Amino acid sequence: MLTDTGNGVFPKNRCDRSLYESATQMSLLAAEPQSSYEVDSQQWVEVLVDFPGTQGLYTYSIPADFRVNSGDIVSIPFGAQIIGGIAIRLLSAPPENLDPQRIRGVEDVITSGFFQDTYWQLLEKIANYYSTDLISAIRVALPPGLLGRSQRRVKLNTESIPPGAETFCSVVAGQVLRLLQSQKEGDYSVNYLRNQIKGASRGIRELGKRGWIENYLEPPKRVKPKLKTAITLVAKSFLSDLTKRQQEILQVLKNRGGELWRKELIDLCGTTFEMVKKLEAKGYVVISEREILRKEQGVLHAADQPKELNPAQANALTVINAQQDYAQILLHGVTGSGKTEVYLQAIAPILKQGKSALVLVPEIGLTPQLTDRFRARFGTQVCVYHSRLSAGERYDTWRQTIQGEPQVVIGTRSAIFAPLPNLGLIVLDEEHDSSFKQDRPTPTYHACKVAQWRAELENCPLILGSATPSLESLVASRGLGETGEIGETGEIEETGETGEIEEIGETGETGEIRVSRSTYYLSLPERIGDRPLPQVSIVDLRAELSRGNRSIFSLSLQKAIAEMQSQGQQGILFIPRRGHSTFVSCRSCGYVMECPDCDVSLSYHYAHEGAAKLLRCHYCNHTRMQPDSCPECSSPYLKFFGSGTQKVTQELAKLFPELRCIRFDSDTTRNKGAHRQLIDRFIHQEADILIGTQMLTKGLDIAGVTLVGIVAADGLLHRSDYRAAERAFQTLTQVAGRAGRGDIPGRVIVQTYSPEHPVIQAVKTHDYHNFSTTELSQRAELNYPPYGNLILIKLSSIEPQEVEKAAQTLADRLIDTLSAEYEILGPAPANIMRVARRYRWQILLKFPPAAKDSLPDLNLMRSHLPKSVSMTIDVDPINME
DNA sequence: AGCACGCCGACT
DNA sequence: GTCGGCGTGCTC
Repeated sequence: MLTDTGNGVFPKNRCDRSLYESATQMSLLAAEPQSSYEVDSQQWVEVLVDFPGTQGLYTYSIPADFRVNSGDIVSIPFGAQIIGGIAIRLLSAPPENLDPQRIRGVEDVITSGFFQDTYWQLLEKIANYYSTDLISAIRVALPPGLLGRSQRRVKLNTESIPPGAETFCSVVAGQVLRLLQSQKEGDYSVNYLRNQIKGASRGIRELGKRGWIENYLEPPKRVKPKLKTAITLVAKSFLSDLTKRQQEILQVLKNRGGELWRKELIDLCGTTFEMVKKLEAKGYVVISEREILRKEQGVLHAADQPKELNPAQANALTVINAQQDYAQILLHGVTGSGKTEVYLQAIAPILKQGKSALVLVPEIGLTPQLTDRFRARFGTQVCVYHSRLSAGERYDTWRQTIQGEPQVVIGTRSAIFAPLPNLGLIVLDEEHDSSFKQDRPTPTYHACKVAQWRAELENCPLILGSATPSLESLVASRGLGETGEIGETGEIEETGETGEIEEIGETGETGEIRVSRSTYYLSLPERIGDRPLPQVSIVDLRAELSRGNRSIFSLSLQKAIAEMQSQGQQGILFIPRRGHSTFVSCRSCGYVMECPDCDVSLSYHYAHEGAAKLLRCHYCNHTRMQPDSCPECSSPYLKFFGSGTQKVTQELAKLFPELRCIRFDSDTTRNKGAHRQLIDRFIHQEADILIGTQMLTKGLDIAGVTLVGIVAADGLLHRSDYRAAERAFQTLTQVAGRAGRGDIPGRVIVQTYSPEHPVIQAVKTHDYHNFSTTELSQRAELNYPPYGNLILIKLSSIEPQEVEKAAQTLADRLIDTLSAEYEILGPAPANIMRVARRYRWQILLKFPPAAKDSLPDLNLMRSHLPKSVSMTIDVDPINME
């Protein structure tokens, strides 16, 4: 834990006594009887060093004459130079494994209170929960290059240089000398000299030895933001206490969106700053200093006014606005129900209170419409943060968020770390989306979980918004019984009050988890403007096959496309996945090969040409041969599923040569801005149909779309993953929700080999409630999340036998160490066993939520693995590959 | 990044 | 025998 240094209480311990004694001895020797007997117990500080080649925590001592607090930016000696670092935590004793002689002192405090304490608490929580070290947590949170580095400089010692000095020294030294003499102060950075002269280092060393130059370090630059004055309109109406001239100025300001730079306003109106000051005195404008940063400037939008809310939206807003403290609010609104408008109106009062809001979205590139709406409403108070920003933009945006100004930060997963000092609200839009989970470098955090912690630490409300809430969030906001039964859908339900004790998780022998929290479930069951949800029809592809239609488009889909075309409307075709098939299904009866021990479908493993066709369970490593015919109906038409966007586009062109298509997948949208460009073309009716993958599910709001076709839903239904059904329902519902957002009602055609599948049925009837209830009871039965926790341990190595052996050893060890409440599944080879020339195995741990705290540090297991095998721990995995 | 320490080829 | 090349490794 971080130590609170703000209370001024410094408990003494044994270590301090020895310090105290040596301090007394020193003072006796120095004959300074007045020296203080109080010894600060926290004389050491762990500093985060982020240096090319090294990132880590280093311990420094704190000189007596100043204070260091956690979160300060300090300058410290590191090797031969002075660098910037962040004080992470104070220590009352130096680490035992470190020779005290080696500890150096902090040089200076550069910026005090740069980070809030809660920020570090959050990072520690993440490191702890996701089984990583603090440095890894810090690394995901802070933009690279945040910390300054000192520059080594040299200066001529003019007096000690003899006449004709150059003749005494080497050629390079002479060159350096001459270059320095050309500068009026005789002063350059070593870097500059090195860039100018080849081998300058040697010359500099030589000159130093002769005493002709002096080496010194320029400390890291203090953060000195460039400031610019902004004039902001704050009055709603112009009263009669204004002169005609003053009214004109205010009108100009209003027309320009309510805010202009001082110079812009003065130039535009031909007025003086005195006049502006007068307006400030009258309370019409506010003059503020703003830091100039290279931030992404969006297109300027016409100011947009709050829209009228329907009763459900208004109810939701009332509940949200009533929250002063931490609260978790699940906003469950069907597609097109106007969640964004609720967010906008919830944020407005937050900004008025001088606080900031954080809005997280799955992928910023896919939702230009959302950022546009925020910009239109809040203007320059909106800033966008995501990983596609250049390093400079990213750094500046990050720095901007640390200023106290009220603002709205919209960003992807990593924006949850925006260091807003005065956070009033966090919104996670499309909360169910799996891109909120990081699975590549550790910590494998989920932005939703981090957002919860952050909201708790900052004591502000958190809104989770979705048309298809994740089962975790549903359960968290509504509570759950043993069977996973949840209450009837109501407009507003409050499931807890602040401070109230509520039961979460399974009750019974395993013990209860009691959490005190305030949670709300808010529902927006209607689309805005009383628009109906699209009508969903299911097409049985088995029947198509027996009818002799071998095309990937059923007759009804073909008919619907033709109708759409003739009426000049637009459509979307959704193909679940590019690439290889992952499951095997019978084309005649729809039977899907499943694992007998786990409730998941078997994966088809492609080894190499001519190898035996194997089906394997991803979870428990159950393996069987691919049968020649369907075990259910003996049909020989067992098929590997998977059909790409290209194939569909080609087929479509054959059937409808006149139709203008846009392919929208990760191949065609790789370039920066490609998403927006393609969507813009579609919005401007430059194409009739958009053919794409998962990307189409994310927040696309195009009024002209009346038809949505799902070419093959099966690719989503039978993934070898316990979440397959949940994800399939979410994806299909989201895609279906793209239809009928304008005045013309929409229709959806879902093609599938499994029309009776519960997911398909739920999508057809828009029945989230029933679906989630059934799905939850299945999860409960098998102890899958949200009823059980998962940790995925991934091992990989170049050597196939090494990993396999290591995985087995590790599993044996886990069996010995862990108590019986932890289920150990595997080891099993990863679904795609060899990736980037590495062989991958994994072990899955499954355990009741209550056991998370007693889980031993899995990182200790690393010491039992050979060096060639690397291990990563994915806590709460979502992507099981 | 810098500066050590360290182990192989051209010189006083 | 020493000076100096720049190849790895550490910096509290």
